[in-house]
Amino acid sequence: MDQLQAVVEYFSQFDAFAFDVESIGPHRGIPAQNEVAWLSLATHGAAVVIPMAHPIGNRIIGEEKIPKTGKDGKVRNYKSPIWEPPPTQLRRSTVFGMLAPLFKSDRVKIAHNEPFDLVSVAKYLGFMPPPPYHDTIVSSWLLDENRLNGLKPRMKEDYGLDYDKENVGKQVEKFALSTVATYGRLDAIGPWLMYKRHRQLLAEEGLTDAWQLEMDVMAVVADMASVGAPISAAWLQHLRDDLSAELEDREADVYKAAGRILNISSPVQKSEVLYAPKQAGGQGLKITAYTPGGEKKRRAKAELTWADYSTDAAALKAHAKNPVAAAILAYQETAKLLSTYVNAYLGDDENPGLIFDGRIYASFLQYGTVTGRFSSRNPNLQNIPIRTKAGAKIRRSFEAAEGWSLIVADYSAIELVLLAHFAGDGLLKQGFLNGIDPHTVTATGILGKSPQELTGAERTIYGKTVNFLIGYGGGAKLLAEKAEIKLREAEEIIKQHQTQFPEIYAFKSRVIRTARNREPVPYVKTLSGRKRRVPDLHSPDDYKRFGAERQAVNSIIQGTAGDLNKMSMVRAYRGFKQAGIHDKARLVLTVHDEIVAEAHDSVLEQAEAIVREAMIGEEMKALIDVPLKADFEIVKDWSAAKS
DNA sequence: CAATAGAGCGCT
DNA sequence: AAAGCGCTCTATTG
Repeated sequence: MDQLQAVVEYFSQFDAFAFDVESIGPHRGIPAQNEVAWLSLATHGAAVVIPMAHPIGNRIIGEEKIPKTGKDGKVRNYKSPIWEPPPTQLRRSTVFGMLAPLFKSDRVKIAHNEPFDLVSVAKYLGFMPPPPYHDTIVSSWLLDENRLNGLKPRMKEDYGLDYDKENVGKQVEKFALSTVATYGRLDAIGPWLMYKRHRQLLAEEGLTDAWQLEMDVMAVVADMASVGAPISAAWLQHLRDDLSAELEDREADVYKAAGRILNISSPVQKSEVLYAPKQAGGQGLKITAYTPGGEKKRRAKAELTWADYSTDAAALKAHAKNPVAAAILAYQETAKLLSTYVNAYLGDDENPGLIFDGRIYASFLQYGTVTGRFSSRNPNLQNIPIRTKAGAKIRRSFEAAEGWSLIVADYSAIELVLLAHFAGDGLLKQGFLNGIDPHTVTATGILGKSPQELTGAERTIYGKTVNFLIGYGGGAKLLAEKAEIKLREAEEIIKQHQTQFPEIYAFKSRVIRTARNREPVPYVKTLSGRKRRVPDLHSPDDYKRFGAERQAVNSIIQGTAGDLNKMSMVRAYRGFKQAGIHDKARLVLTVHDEIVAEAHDSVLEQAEAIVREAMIGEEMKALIDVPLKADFEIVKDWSAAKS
């Protein structure tokens, strides 16, 4: 207690401190649900570590054998050390009670992957520590998005300190108290050192605005991590029953059609069944595509095996009339949905699942991509199915609680809007200004028709597919494949596009030239000033250099869309707070150009207006030379939003 | 046994 | 000359 009091007094002298938690328990990776066993702190001239719930001491006092049943059903005995009991430790309530003033203050709170630590401690503090923040994984990523920005690799590369060869942090409860003490303390020292270095580097690199946006959005990320997203376990359980039965049927269909048993999840076995000659018991199908590895081998004229022939959905669709291929396709759809979205969420005998009292707590990583978009993991809520009927049923499990609704908002054609913004005057921008949708503009431009003359199919092929392709820098071959047209026709379409939309191609060349001339490494910049470094713009290898050119152009567009998304999240979050409805309206997830919020029905319309203002208010519109548009829907479940 | 690579597939 | 992700499964390697 005396030491803790001294720590509080010492740390109170300074305007910034770094902190880190070590967590334990069955949900250690979920900050809203974990148990904090250790807290470490670092500031000028001091670093301390505070154990609160470490289960073992320092000495091994014996050994026991633990029987475990392996996959093959055999029981094996594993040796396991018996540790002395841990010393008496301070209670969490005591520690966080005494540290509360530090966390409540306006000191800069520093951590590596900070939302995790913020949410972990907020449970015990009883409040979310307020800004200012400094997340060193985000500063490290802004300074170089192409390197490993985890704490361990950064400490090793920047400070020559390789301190966690045993992976202590992965399961601290299995390591001696003193081992974890040393480890945990370094986990606070690292971010403290990085903070001091990165503050200056961010300014020198011209990243001040991008940094401000990131720290603003971090408060939203922490809020989302502590609140989670609403999900119906009951509906998922219903889906589990349905899909499990269906999977058995579809599995039987495959065996029946193939005339044999196989592991349908094994690409090698699939390949043999599909492509082996009929005499050998296969289907004798023609090989239409190779796996990425197989394609490499083929070019190198190396010997091919069954594993080198593609059995992906596109390859199977090329043989849709074959009963085995058709049965496998059907099986795979069900298998994917069941394993990834239903079983993983609900859990089983071995794993506890991901749903807690009607909520699911994913991590949204603001540093998760090289372009500036978010990524999502554990679980990934950015790839929830929607395309197929069965997929939409999965999405339906994201359902607002009784008395609440979801506000689903997404920017329309945001990447094309931004392409028009950056490319400037021309048909695409003019189309947006005249309120004509971009796919129609592209299709009519290429075909020389009026919008009235354009058929739906023409709009899809000459508009949507072409626009998609242009955004990513694709060529005629791919267009022919995707639009299911002749290569010659695809080449003609692209030629027409170049004639009708020269400003797009001028923009691309300008971007590449500007980026290439930057030192020491080529980079492009987004609206917020975020950088995407593209070293391969100087590569002598054509394949790599052209790839880098596509990345450079796409990164401006995709990264700026990411900026707008992050800005609108901050504006919505602040809007809810300022309206005093933050406990009745909150953001729950984001999918690149989409925001999903939940709101209590008593404040629903107010909350929707705030989200609208956040995404397409005048301040947002003023940033872009083309009218920003977004769609807003109020629904009970996510599958009901159709935009 | 754990870690890793590769194939495949869900999303924008 | 198709941009950006994360998860599950199999098969292989350490």
